[in-house]
Amino acid sequence: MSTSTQHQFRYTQTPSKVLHLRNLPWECTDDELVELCRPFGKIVNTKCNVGANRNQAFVEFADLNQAISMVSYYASSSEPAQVRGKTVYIQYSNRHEIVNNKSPGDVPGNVLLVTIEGVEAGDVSIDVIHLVFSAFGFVHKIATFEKTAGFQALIQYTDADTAAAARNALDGRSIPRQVALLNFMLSSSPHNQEWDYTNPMLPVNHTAIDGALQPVVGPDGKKIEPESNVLLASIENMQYAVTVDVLHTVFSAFGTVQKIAIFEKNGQTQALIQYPDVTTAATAKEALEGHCIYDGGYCKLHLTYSRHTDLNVKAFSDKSRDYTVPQVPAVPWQNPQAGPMYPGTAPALQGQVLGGQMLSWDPAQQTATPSYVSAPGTYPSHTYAAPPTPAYPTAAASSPIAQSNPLVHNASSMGITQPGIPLNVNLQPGGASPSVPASSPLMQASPIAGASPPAHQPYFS
DNA sequence: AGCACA
Repeated sequence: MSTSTQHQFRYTQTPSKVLHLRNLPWECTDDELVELCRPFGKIVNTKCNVGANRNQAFVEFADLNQAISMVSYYASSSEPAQVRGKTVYIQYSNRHEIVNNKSPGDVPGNVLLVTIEGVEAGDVSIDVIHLVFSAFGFVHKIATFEKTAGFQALIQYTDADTAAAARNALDGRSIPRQVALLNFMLSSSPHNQEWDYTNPMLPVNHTAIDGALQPVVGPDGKKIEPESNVLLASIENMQYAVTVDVLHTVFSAFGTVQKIAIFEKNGQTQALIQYPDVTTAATAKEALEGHCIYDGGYCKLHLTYSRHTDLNVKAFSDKSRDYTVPQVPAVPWQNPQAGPMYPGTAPALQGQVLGGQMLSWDPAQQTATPSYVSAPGTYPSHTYAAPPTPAYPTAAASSPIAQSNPLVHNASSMGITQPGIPLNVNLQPGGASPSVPASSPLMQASPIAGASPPAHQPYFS
């Protein structure tokens, strides 16, 4: 009847800790928001300069009652809420939390917006992005999308420093479009056949392996050196960062990786990769020998058998990883004996998919199929989210946290990049930059929502 | 003057 829609609208607002403020002065600051709202309660988050005119804002109180008190106060006050003399209209937001870069666990500038030129959606898989960007630190989430600007991705790190390091190293550079090993493993890895890595009866030979390899095994199959379950990898032309996680990703395609150690010898980076058995090691060795992790001849692997059979390494450092450390006995499906990396038909776990997922990506053959073979339906098609982990310091190198915190093992056992990876700016070759394949997509990385972080946030105490 | 990332 005479009831206006506006009237109804106003009274159908359900209370929320988050308040929506409008008619703010142009580019209102956080301080002004806080000055206005603070008398009513503790402010845990703000988002200002919202809307086309940048004159709206959100304020989130710690407690619902605090938000209610503010709305109630100005609903009955003769003096309207004001900022710089302008009347500010306050309502409950229709959301219950502010999702911006300041929410707990996030910091300004920890998310990069990456524009990858010269590709279409699907040409670059999330796995490749994950692999490349994990070299700089723990990647929490990835989202890809196609906009007018082209193929873009959001990559969320733990902190702004990590994001900045990745940006500095990668901005304007080419993503290693063809991660050679991923291509190769797609065609040769037993993953394609849903292999059971706990099965000791793995075949050693791969007919798919062609002459590109530099076999250490003669055509008659005669061994030239004693076999071992531990491989020694020498990495030539390491223009891109090779971290424990990168190695783990690559070598896990052939079986459970038990331990990894990275070290320097004669100025060259080497790594030891331990498998549970000789057969798996032989499979990986044959498949990977002479191949490059990145296209363009970067990070070429040369593999021999190590004299070691059981590495003694720190369970969690920037140069080593022990994936066999018994942990999380509470997780029933996780049987360390059976290979914690591959729980098989275990419940849907995002991390589990990583090993198999990347194998479905084949840029060389332009199949660009984003399907994730190993665990259909368990992986959002265009997002990546790291498993829950506690907040980590960026330098967890010598931290014993891996042994004590079951969550850490969850992450490692699922093959997801682990936190605590040191920043590595070596991704950018110094001096003469290597020529990049013409088809390689260029990346433009920029910080998201953190370009101009608030100078001070004392009110978020 | 009326609800947000790409």
